[in-house]
Amino acid sequence: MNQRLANTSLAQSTRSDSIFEKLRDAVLNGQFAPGERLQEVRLTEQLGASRTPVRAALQKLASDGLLDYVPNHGYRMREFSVAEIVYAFEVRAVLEGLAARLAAERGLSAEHQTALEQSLCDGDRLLAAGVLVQQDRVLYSAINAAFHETIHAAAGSRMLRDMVRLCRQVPISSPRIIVEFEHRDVRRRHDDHQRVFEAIVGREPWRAEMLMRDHVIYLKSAMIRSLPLRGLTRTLEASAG
Amino acid sequence: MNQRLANTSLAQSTRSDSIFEKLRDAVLNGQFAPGERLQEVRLTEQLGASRTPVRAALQKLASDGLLDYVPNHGYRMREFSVAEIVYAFEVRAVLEGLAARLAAERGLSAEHQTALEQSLCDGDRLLAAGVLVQQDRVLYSAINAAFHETIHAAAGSRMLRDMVRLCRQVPISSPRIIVEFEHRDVRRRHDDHQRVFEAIVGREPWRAEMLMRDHVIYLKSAMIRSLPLRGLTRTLEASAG
DNA sequence: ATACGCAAATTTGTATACATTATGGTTTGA
DNA sequence: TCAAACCATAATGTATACAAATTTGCGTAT
Repeated sequence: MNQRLANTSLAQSTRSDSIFEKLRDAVLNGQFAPGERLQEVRLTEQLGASRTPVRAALQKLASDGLLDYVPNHGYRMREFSVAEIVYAFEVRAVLEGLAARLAAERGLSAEHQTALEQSLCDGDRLLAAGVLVQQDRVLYSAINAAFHETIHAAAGSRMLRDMVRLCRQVPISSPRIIVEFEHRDVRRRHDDHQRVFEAIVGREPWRAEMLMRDHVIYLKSAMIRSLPLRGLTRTLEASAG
Repeated sequence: MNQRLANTSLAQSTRSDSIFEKLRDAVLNGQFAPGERLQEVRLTEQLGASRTPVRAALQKLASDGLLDYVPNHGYRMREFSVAEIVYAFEVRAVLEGLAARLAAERGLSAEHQTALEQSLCDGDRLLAAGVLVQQDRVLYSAINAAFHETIHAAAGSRMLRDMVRLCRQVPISSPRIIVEFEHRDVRRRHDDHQRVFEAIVGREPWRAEMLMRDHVIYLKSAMIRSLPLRGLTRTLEASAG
């Protein structure tokens, strides 16, 4: 799960890592059909490396739940049913709810509080204009990711952080447009963030948990609403929220 | 996370697998000090295999969160603070609570209901005698594991099942005696199971979630109570519950 | 004495050859 | 015609040699 230590050290990257990232992007962008075999030699040719780092990357992807593995049979692209995608949101809801509760129980460090306030401030600025352009999407994604990740960090549990990460990289049935991006939708999510922040700062663990759970469940329903129209596969990593 | 498909197929085991299990047992039994390096060549000599399967096993252990990995620096035994162990129970509580809720929402299949009833029945029989001998511990462990795992299966989410598995193999600071095993403690846990079962069968999702969460939190406090006395490191896999 | 830098030794990363297992098509028998 | 066994092919599993990086220790200079 954790794979690399979030270490301070330099730890220069290896070939396995870059192959892993390339393969993960390919998987999340739907370049492999569900059930399709990922054969080592083929990938070796496509990616320009020997079998060793390719095998390592495949193993990591299987550990992340993106591929199925059977000994002596190799790796296959995993199928993600709609139900499993919905369940991923349910799992994420209870995990992020727990993170918010723990953050409220422990209290925020000065750095974490500043980071959260910054995220909220950035969101305010983005929404102030009254309209959102396509370009704002990636910007809000970053703001949103910063907000959530700060809370995960403030919760102080590595296991929790890693598990949320796993939830967030489940491929969802949807191409470019993950969730609605109308002004009122982003407004709603931003308000959710505001309330969660208030509950954490106010040291109200139960309220923080409940609000964060409800926030993620709202994202789930937004995802479901945007489902029937689209078909491809993409990740929601740093997109929904 | 998932690693192997819970496949029906035969899929005969490989050397990587047996090395992995040996290493995991060693790790969970505290044969490596926190922070200790696990060097490939040393393990190669001890385990009687080449570096390739040893590396694969180490990578899996890191994915399971038991080892730390830094590229070009290798693997180290991870440190588990008391806080992290406690958090693992908190994570497990919300996850198993979710599993119980989903099971209640979906309803139990005939097989799952029968399996749960069997577990409860077995527990009744074990408690009927009025006293528990040391030998009953492993028996109750099996009964308990069956009960919980059936609910995970009934929840129908592979991600959820895999994450609970990760929670349950966190090493906890405690050797043989994981949690209290007095008659009244087992009685309490058995009653919890009974109530969770009733809530699921009665299709009361919220109640099932709440009861299961509270059940696991009770296990957490039992673990904490039994902490100061002991020092070694062992897994709670299939032990607490 | 301490700090710096270089070089040897150790360790991890990668490529590749070989072993083992699965797969697919063909043949052979009923 | 069908089915089962068999062989050829191709895939995965393992061992090992080599490359690159890190670590260690020594030597030197300040």
